[in-house]
Amino acid sequence: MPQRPAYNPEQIETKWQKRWMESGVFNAEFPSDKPKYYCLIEFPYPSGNGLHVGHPRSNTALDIIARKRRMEGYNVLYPIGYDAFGLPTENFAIKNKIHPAVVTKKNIDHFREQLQRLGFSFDYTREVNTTDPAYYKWTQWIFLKLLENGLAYKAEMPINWCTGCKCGLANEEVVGGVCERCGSQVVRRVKSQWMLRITKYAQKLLDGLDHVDFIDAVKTQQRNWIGRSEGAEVDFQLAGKDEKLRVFTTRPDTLFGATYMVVSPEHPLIEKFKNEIANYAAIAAYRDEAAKKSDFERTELAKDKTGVEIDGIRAVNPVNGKEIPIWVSDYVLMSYGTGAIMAVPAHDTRDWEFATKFGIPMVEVVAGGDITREAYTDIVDGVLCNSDFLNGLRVADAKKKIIDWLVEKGLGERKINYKLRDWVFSRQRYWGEPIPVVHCPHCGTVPVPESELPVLLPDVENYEPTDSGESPLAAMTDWVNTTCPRCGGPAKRETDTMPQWAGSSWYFLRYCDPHDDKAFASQEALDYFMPVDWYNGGMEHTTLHLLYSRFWHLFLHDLGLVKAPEPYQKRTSHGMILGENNEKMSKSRGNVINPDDIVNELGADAFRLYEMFMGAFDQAIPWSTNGARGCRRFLDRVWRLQDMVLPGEGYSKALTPLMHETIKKVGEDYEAMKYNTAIAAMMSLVNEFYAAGGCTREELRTLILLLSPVAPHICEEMWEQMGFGSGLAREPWPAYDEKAMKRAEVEIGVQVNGKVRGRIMVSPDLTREQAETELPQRADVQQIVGGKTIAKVIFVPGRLCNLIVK
RNA sequence: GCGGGCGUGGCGGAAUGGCAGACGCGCCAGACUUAGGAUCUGGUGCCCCUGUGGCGUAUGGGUUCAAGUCCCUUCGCCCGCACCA
Repeated sequence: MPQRPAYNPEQIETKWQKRWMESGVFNAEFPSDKPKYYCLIEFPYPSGNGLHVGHPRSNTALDIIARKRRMEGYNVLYPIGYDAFGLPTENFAIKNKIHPAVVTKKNIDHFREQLQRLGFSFDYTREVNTTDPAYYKWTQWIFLKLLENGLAYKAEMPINWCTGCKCGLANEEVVGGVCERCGSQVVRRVKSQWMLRITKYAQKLLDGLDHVDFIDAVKTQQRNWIGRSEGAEVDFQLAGKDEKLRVFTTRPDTLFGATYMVVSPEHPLIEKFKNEIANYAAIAAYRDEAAKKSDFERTELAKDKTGVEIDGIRAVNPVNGKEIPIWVSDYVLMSYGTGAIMAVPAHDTRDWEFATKFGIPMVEVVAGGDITREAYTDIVDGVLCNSDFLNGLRVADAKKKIIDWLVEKGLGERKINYKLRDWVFSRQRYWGEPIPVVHCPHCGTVPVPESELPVLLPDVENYEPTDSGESPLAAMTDWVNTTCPRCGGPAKRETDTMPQWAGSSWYFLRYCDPHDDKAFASQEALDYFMPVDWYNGGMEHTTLHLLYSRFWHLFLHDLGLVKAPEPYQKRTSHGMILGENNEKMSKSRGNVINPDDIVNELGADAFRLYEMFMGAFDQAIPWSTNGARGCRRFLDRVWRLQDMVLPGEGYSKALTPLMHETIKKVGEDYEAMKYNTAIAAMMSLVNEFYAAGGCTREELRTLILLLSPVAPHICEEMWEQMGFGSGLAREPWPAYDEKAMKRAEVEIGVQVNGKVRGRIMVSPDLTREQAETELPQRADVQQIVGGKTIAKVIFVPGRLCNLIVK
């Protein structure tokens, strides 16, 4: 017999990658009569560090699904692209004086090469790149649609301002209140910015979650992020003035307990009554201090509450006419509700702490707690007291009654509030999509006509943000000075660019028809491929990217441009891969694993196999190169089975039940993303083959099919060498037969009073009734019980029996 | 702080309320071998008085014939927090 060469992944993998690429076997067909299946992974940001071992985790997981679906007869769309605008590339460009486009191209080429070495079944003919003008033309086009529909507007918003660099900073560049680069103090500075009215879609974003198959953690986090709360807006008259202060409250039932009010330091009331506020200087100083803190720091419950009472203005509680003080404190945010609250210290934890610190009186209006010790916030059991016409009512009923009363008296209205805030869409940066509008002194803000899209990002000398806080584009006078599309007079281009989120908010639509130059994608392609059937990505994208892209899709749906309201039918998440020391992988920690090194040592198949085997898919797992070597050993064992083929047709008698069980388990586990147990089942099967001295041809054939989605190269090669056919990409997925899984006897555990005392063999068909009468009679059972009287038998078919004895 | 999640051998992990530790790593022993950091076979939660023994799933309590799994408590770790992606 000629000696078969040892398993050589390098050779095999190159061979099959080339063959797949040349045959285009993984390219999605369009048009097609087949049912479609759209698998999507979050497209990577092509960082200069190259591929991270985290990318292949998600990619392999959905590659398994994509490959399995092809074997099941679907026309699969599994695309790849690059989300290439963004800060790191821009900063690299600034530092090294290289154009970001050049850096981006280099990084993408490197990423593509690394991805191709891993044998993912991507359709590379549909690759997208958010920085390609042919792509961002449509990002700009969607922005214009948002603008046209009143969903884009300009507003004064605070940005992080570095007092040293004299430029705006991303939150990430602010570390502990100072600039990451120069260490100078960072303050909040107000600037006019483009905003997207995502809040208008808050309810739709909430409702849509009821109709999609997202893992619960994602749904819950999205719901909490949107943060719907029902309550009321109530007007408090300012004492002796013709002016009202409006607050939002979720607890209007506690209105009788409102003993003071709090406005946020930025509240317009302060400037308006500047001259009547005796301690204006102190309040202004407090406001300046607050400007140094983030909302996050300001609302921390654990921190010591700070605040200043406004001396000179008081409010009147509308329900009882009592005059109450107004305070300024940074725990009230201008961005939520009305920027002012009524404080009910007896029944709100933050108000309680504040009132306790400053000695403000409390009035208990919901009985049931001890307000001398802590705020009583129970809204289920509480009953109203000290509240005139609300006394004796339960909280829910009181809420309803007081709102009706307020509405009737014209003092307030029912109101639903969302924590969700509008999306700050401007960046004062170079490396992003130019916002396609022109500012004309006569016509105001004028959109660039569609025919002039894309507004190309011009080359500039210097990518650094300017001293004025403007984008580097502002220095490009040739580009900035233009003519107004409406009146033809001199005008200036918008110099802010879009955030990186823009390009990633619709890329899954472009994949459907990536080369279209008449539309972001053709109607036919969208109708056929959308929605995405299965989208996998990181948990860290749950609240921003996932919400932003759903928002854009819902909007395009409202315009009638996409059929379904929701873009993603199913969403799952993968866990992070940590370094071998169980810490997050990072250059500074020196624990980074480079996928290339692993592929060089063990091969792409072993690498893929290990990434799927290392642990539960949705959990964070530390890397272990030894673990990966174990996966390589498994593939070596599988390879050697080619020379261990036993005679016989079909499955051998002894292994028939196990073969069918394994087919069932592997298929079901892949679908449930329980890749680790699917692989464990195949390992067990191979162990059985070795124990039997080999396997039949048919048994090996089935194993290859089951393993092929995870380790496609070795499986293709074995498929060919064994003469099973030419290429297994569209070979039917193996079937199983429940009846064939049946065994003559099964072992069950025997418990005595709940403790395991032994094991016995029983028929798999033994019923509960039979067990109750027959089992106590058996000699082996009696021996386990040891002569005691059996009072009760609890039998769980196929599992165990529990004997209760006296 | 708020929101989401996690906690099981030396390590990664497995387990529809039903025999805890599948599978892999590591380690130990044996076989084969000129050789072994290759391969194959076996063993491997902890403890002891070595048994049909005891104890074991972060902590303390509860529900149940039965709890890693369900409920409550405490502790610890991870992710997100709106200009990183």
